[in-house]
Amino acid sequence: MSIRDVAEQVGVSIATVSRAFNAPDQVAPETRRRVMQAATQLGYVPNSSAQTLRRQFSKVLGVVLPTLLNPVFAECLDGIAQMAAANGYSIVPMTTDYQLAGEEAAVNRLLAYSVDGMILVVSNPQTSQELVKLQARSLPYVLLYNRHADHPCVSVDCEGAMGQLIHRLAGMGHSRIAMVSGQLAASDRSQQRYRGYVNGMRECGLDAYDLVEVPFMDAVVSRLAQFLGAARRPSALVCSNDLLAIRCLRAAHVAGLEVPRDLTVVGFDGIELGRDLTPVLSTIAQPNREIGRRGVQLIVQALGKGRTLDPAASLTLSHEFHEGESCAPAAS
Amino acid sequence: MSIRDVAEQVGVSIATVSRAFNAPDQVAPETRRRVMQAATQLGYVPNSSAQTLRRQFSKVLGVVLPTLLNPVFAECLDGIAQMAAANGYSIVPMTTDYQLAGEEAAVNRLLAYSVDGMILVVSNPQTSQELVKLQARSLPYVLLYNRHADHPCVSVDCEGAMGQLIHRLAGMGHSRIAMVSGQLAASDRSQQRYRGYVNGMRECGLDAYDLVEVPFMDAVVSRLAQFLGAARRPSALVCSNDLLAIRCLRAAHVAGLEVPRDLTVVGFDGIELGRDLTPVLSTIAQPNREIGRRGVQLIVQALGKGRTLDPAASLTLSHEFHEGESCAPAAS
DNA sequence: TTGTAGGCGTTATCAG
DNA sequence: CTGATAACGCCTACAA
Repeated sequence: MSIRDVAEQVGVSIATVSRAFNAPDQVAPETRRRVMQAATQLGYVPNSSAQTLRRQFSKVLGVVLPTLLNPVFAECLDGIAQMAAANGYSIVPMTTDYQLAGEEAAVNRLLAYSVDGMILVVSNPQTSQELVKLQARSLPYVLLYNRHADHPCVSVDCEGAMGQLIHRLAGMGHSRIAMVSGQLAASDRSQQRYRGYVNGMRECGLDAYDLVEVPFMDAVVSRLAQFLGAARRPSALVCSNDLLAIRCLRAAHVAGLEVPRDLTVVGFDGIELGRDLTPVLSTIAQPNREIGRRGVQLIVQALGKGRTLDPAASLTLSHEFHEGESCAPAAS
Repeated sequence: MSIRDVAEQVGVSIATVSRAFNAPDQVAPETRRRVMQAATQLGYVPNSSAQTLRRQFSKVLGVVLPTLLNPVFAECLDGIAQMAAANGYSIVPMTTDYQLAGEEAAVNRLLAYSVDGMILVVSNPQTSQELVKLQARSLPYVLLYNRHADHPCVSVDCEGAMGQLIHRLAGMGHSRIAMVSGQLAASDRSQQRYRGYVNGMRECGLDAYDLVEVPFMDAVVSRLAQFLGAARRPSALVCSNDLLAIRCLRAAHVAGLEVPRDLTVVGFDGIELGRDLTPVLSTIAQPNREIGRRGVQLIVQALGKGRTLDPAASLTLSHEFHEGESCAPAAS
């Protein structure tokens, strides 16, 4: 059922039907009524492929995320969806599973869909070919969580945040502080957080541990429990994300340690679930929904001006340390 | 950059460019090479709006889910994405936030996108107007998690599962077993699980508690802690989902109870995170990814046959009780 | 207020 | 093996 069917049913031209939808005030009230009724009755919905083809925009924003299995991104997407809806945009989320090939596939597909703009979390803004592709087409885009001087980004200063955290822990008497992360190569955030850790440790005059890199989430608990059982085990663990921190909590238990008495654990992200765990997860909380919202806002603004987004429009939102219960002064 | 630009660049007709993409063997190897090179160079990607308009299918499946903040659905979506990709389909997920209005909006938008089929989790299959709409258009669809004789569904027998659970708990000496759920009206699954609870209690000769309905996730811990502090508190809590069960764990702690010594807590869903909590969450695990995969499989089959899906094609997958650590015999 | 018609980017048919 | 062209559903000048 296309616009034709509605037109025939009402006995009017297709132009009138189109107008009834797009410029209701240009059509006689009675005609409009009959058109709308027929449309409802037939279950007519304007075909957006045709619309997109004819207009030269789609009112759709593409969203590229690593995964939705990490609540950080699910929360962020929630914010994106909210703000997009509020501005009359639809979103099409795609997932890359932290793979470069996934990023390329997602971007290409979204380009084919003629999205009006794109919001993405990439692995490495510096080397991403996809971003070049977007620039070449002058398609407005914004990065979330990523930070890079050459691209418009919405993020928090995670390097600084991690540095502050080290200072705080040092202030609580911790000196044996280790850092746990996922695959470092898969995320510039982890790299920045690690830099923050290294710098923080240096500033505090402490010896940094080698990074504990746990590429696969399923083996992480046993791997960590083993680490925690070793000699000169750390008294505090900082994690590059909350999901990892939760596994550290478990690993500590498996290793016979009690948190926070025997081990302090701090995460990064501020996922909502962390607040309802026991112990409540200490974490550096990012405003995940707000990051999503602001990203959309920037894109919508750019779209309004018919412009692409300037890297100078980048936003650094503020993070917040959530004290939680997984964090305590070092035993003296 | 459209097919025209590529054609001009190569000095060939648009038909040839089209064929280079869709029927490579019908075009001379050398021509094909030049077309492909020009396409890459120009960054040409076939416009899928135009494709969808011309072909009468999109190779896209619409997915309608309540939320992605609950990992059950994120995991399920992961399965959907996998299987869809394996069959050459893209997916467009939309979220309803458990609202009927959201279901309508999502379905309408997906119809406008001319998706080839739809996979959905609805609030109430019995009364859903959206499903009627899909039937009227003979658009293949399948429900996930929902169970209803008149619709093709992929689900587990959650009523039965909950009944079995009650028997198991009763066998462990529990007699004061209460059930906690979210807003009952928002989900037929919860209703079925509650039925299973009521029946199970009756079969075991136990008095069912009034359902503890906690509509808003944020108030749930204090609400529950209060409940757990009351006289004749239950010795076991069964929850209509894992997210709720995790909050119950917290509420127990807040109320000064130790799980499982003072209180047994069992969830429903089997989200992956539950396995890494302390205590490990006991739960009735559903094969979430598999549910997603099988749903796609059914749709793809139907699409292959050019048919709509028969309710008789419904699948009941098996659930599995995960013992966990949040579960223990009743104190004697 | 309403109708006519061209064209958005593709694919597929039909000739050559 | 390649080219010309109609049609997919819609919107929007331009006419009436």
